[in-house]
Amino acid sequence: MQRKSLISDECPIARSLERVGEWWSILIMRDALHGLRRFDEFSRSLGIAPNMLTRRLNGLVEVGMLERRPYSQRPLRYEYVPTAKGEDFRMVLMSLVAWGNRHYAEEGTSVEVVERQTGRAVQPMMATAEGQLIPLDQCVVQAGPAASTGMRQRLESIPQ
Amino acid sequence: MQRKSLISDECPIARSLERVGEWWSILIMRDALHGLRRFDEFSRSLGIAPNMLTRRLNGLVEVGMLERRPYSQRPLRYEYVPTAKGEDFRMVLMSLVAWGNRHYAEEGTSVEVVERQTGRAVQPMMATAEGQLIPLDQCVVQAGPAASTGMRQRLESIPQ
DNA sequence: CAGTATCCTGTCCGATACTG
DNA sequence: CAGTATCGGACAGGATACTG
Repeated sequence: MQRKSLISDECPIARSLERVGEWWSILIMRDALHGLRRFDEFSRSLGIAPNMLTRRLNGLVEVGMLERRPYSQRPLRYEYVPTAKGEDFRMVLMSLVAWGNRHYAEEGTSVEVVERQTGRAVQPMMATAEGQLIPLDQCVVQAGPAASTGMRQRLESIPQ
Repeated sequence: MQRKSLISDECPIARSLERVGEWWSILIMRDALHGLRRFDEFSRSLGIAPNMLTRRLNGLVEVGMLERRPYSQRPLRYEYVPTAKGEDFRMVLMSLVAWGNRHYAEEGTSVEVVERQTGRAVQPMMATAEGQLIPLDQCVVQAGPAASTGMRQRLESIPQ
């Protein structure tokens, strides 16, 4: 992931992808958010080569998605737990699950996202802080105070 | 993306990533959903090498995210427009934007997602079909009717 | 303008072997 | 159990030149 193009600085999507853009990283986050903690747990769950697992785990720690926490001295052993930032990534994963469900349900396993207590189906939507739902097509990405002029023009030219 | 591991069949996230897991593909979808249509538009917006653009564009057409549509005969010219599946991917992108905003706002450009008419800030949340918001930590991924036993156990073991 | 054709590099990833 | 050390292959991605 050495794209380092101009857009990386400008676009929040590109910026995000730079950190978690790798396939395994996302899958590891999925498992971490499912409660997996230890090297061996990830290893078995994912069937990933150990060197890759080490690399991705370290990478996720570096970008602040996971925290490395000793759970045993002698021998020194670490477990990997999601940070607040990593925990917050759950929403992205949920969106991905929901999207995949809608479009790839036929093939193989079907899953659904539900409210734990009632079992009612839930799906990602946009909403205001007051809890009012806003249709997706009413939502636009807007340049914030710190946006550069270039980015501002980019955004304002969006028909959407 | 030749991972073809067992999980790919079982997990909706892995399945989704198999289609759109590449960096450029996601960025292209972002631009397509912003209204860009033509080769040249993508090319300029992304600064991507033309061969890569062709490759990714074809890939996205193949997996059904974009539709190739002739907009001129002689010479025969195509434009690329999001299919329903591609359009639906917008929610995932919005989640990614929102997440990136919350955690990478400080560096470089800051943007925000707002309701177009009122300018009120909006964010992705989980909700039922009736529009009732459900806190993320109350949401679980549940095996649907078609789920295999293995997957079912995986999911049920989630503490979450 | 909308690509195709080549060539090249980096690195993601897999497989396997080894260690305290 | 939790990694480290190597090796090799596939391919994403970059750069550049060329075409109807």
